[in-house]
Amino acid sequence: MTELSKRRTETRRRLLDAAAEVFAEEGFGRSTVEQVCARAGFTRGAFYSNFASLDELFLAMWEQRSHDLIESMRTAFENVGSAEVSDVRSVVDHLLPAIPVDDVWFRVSAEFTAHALRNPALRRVMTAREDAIVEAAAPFVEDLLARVGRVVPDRAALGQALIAVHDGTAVQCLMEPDNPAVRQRRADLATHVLTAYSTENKGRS
Amino acid sequence: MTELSKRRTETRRRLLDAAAEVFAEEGFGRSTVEQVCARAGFTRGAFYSNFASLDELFLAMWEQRSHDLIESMRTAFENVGSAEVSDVRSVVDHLLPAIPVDDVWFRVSAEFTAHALRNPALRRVMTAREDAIVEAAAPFVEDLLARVGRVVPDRAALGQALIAVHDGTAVQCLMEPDNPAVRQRRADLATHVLTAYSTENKGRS
DNA sequence: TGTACATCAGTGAACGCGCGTTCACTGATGTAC
DNA sequence: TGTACATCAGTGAACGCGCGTTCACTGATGTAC
Repeated sequence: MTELSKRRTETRRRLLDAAAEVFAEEGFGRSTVEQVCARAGFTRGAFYSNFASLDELFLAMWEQRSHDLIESMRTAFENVGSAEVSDVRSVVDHLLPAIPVDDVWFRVSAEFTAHALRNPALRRVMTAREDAIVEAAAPFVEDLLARVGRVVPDRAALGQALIAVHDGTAVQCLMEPDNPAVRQRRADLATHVLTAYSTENKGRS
Repeated sequence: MTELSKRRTETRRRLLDAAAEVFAEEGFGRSTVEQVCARAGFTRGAFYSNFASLDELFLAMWEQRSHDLIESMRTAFENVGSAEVSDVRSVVDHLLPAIPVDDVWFRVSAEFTAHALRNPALRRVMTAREDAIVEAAAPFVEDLLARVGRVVPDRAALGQALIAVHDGTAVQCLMEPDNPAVRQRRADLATHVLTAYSTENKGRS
């Protein structure tokens, strides 16, 4: 990993940001090098001086956003760490708002998912990120559950279940943004899952 | 809805089938009219004689496949209707195999989802289809649950939860097709959700 | 600090390809008697 | 059933645009003394 100059780093950042916007608006497949460069305020030459292809830019952008998202989630979780919780439902009510359901990001990641399903190397990148999310979130989830007297016997199983529930319900929320029942059911489902994947700790009520 | 000639219907069908293949391989955005026509064995003129744009073809193809999928699911459910079930777990074991987790279709629908998130009209099409799936599947699910002495108090809530779980876990299964634990956890989660969204019917054990 | 030079990073013009879109055409299908 | 004509459905050539990709260039940044 060679050191990049400040100028170059900044150029890459602007291209990555422009890519996220353009991909969200047009879709990755319909986006062109020209559009991304125009949005970032560069000529096409700048792009080829920094990336070999749109595919490479897409991956770099996705990895950076994923990383940022995990970090912002972690700090949001740290902030609810001291909250008072009385039952599993209140645990969910504290955790859920820390997980952003973002329209732009969701479009980008839905397409990245489809893209990854066509590319084994990207599949590994995606599953690795899923593991990273579980590792980052698990301590907070388990801590809050412990404070309502529950323990998680199988972290991996709960992690996979929560990610599935998040992914599945996030689409629903974005498809019907004005339907409060959909959001409500998202929280209900999360509560049921947290309950089902933890057991009462008889030792310390 | 004007009557189409046999020849025309057949041409449309071949174009729709070719589109599904090409979109799955290349991604919708990177697919061209030329590729779809070549795959179907037509010249580009044939395409414009049948569709106004790739977008229109995408929607037509998605609707046809969705419809076929719901029908095949319905008949698969009818075939398990007479099966013996002892508990919720066995209900899941009978129902899950009737729901195909298909690589090609999933790529297409992931992209359609991303596409729909950019287009309000398509969002309505997607939610309508979700409702149709719930309406088609609910009677079978509720019947099987009834036979293990359980009733579903809120059909809509269970439907939304099951679809979220299906969508969320299907990606996971396709991302790691060789990991049996992932498939196993999909069934576990479905079992937990069916249990949580139904209650014991004390009247008839 | 200032100057001279080297390297780096992005510019913008140029080239060519692939594709979208149109349309006059021809062969296939349908209809009337 | 056969013939003559009308309509339909797909062909394939043509046009032009937009974009990917390259590359000689210039202005910006870094370095040595």
